[in-house]
Amino acid sequence: MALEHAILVSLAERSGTGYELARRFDASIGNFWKASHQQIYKVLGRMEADALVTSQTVTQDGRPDKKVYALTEAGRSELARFTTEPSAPEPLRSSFAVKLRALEHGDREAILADVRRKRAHHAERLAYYETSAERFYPDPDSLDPADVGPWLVLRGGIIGEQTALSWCDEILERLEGRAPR
Amino acid sequence: MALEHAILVSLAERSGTGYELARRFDASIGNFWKASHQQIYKVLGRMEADALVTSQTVTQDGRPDKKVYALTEAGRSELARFTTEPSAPEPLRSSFAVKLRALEHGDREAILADVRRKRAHHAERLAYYETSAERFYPDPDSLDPADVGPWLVLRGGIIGEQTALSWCDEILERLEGRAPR
DNA sequence: ATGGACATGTAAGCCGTTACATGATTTG
DNA sequence: CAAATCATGTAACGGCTTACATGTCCAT
Repeated sequence: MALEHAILVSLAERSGTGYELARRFDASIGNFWKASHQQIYKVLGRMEADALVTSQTVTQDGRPDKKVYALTEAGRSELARFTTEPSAPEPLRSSFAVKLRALEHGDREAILADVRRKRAHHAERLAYYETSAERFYPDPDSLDPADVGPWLVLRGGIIGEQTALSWCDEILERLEGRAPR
Repeated sequence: MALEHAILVSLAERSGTGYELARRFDASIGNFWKASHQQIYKVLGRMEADALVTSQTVTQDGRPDKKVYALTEAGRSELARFTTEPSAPEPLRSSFAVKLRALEHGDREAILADVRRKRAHHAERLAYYETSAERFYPDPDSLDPADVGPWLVLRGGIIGEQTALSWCDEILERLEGRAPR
C-alpha cells in the first residue's frame, strides 16, 4: 500500500491532524495521490499501531479535540527506505480512453461533449498549477533545497495538463473537423 | 465498475475467449486499462449472468476446450449507454510522484536511479506506440471510420509518453546538473 | 525433460468507496 | 436559519491482487 507513504511524506513536511491531512490530499498531495478522510483515519490508526507515527491529543474550546500526528524515527526511516524502492509502473485506468475507443459503438455527440468537459477540466487544473508555481516558486533557478522535489512534481503536473489539453484539442479537431475553441 | 466496459469494447471489436481477452489486455487495450486473467474470467461470468455476453463452447483437439464470448444486444446497448455517461476525472495515483516529492527526506541517488529507469521505460513504450501507429495507421488522414477511436487513443498514448520522457529529462537535468544522455 | 503457450478457474485477503453517524461553531 | 467548517470515526460492500490449482501440446 502506498497511501501510507503519501501520508509519511506529508507528515515529514509538517505534522498535522487527520483532518488537515485530508485537506492536503484535496489540494497539494492530492494532485498525484487521492485519498478520502475515512481512508486516512483508518491508515493513521494502523500506522500508529505500527509505531510509524505518534499522536498527541490537543483539547480545544469551541472546537472538537484533535489528534496531532507526527513522524517517529521508525516513520522517518521507513520513508527513507521507501525512496530506495524502484517504483512499479503505474497501473493505468482511463475510462475516458475506453469511451473514446468505443467511438464507433457509441454516441458520438455524447463523447464529444465529454471531450469538451475534459478539456475544460484540464484547462482549469493547468491554470491552478501555473498560479501555484508563480506564487510559491517565483524563481525556480534558486530554490530552497527543500522545495526542489515539490517543484519538480508541480512541473510534472503542468506539462501533464498541457499535454492532456493538446490531446483534447487534437480529438476535437479530428471529430469536429475544425480548430477547437 | 469499468472493467466491464473495457471488456464490452474489446468484444465489440472482435469476439474471443477469456484467454484472448487477457492477451488483448496485455497489449492494445492494456495501454489504458490493466486487468489480469483471473479478474477477466470472473467478470465475464457475471456479465454472462447479466446477459451482456453469451458464450459458445468450442471443443478442440490437442487443446483445452474454449468458450468464445460475444456481445448480446443488451451488451451492445449497455456499451452505447456507457458512452453517454460523463467520465469521472481519473483518480491519480503516482507513487513515483510521492517518491519525488520526498526527495529531501530520502535517498537522492536511489531516486535518480528510479528516474532513469522510468525514463527508459517510457522511451520503450513510446517506440512501441510509434511502431504500432506506423504499422496499423500509416495514413492517418484517411482512416477507416472504425479506426478513428483507436487511433485517437493511440495518439494520446504517444503524446503522453513523450511528455513523461520530457519530464524525466527535466528532472535529470535539474538533479544531475547537466543535460541527460 | 524443461519450459512456454494454450485454456480456465477458485480462495483469501487487502484496499478503497459509499453510506451512515455525531456534534459544535462560524459565516452568509 | 441554513450551510459550511472543524473533527473523528464505523460498517458494508465491492474490486483487485496474489497465490493456488489443473492439464495438454509443442519446441528446444
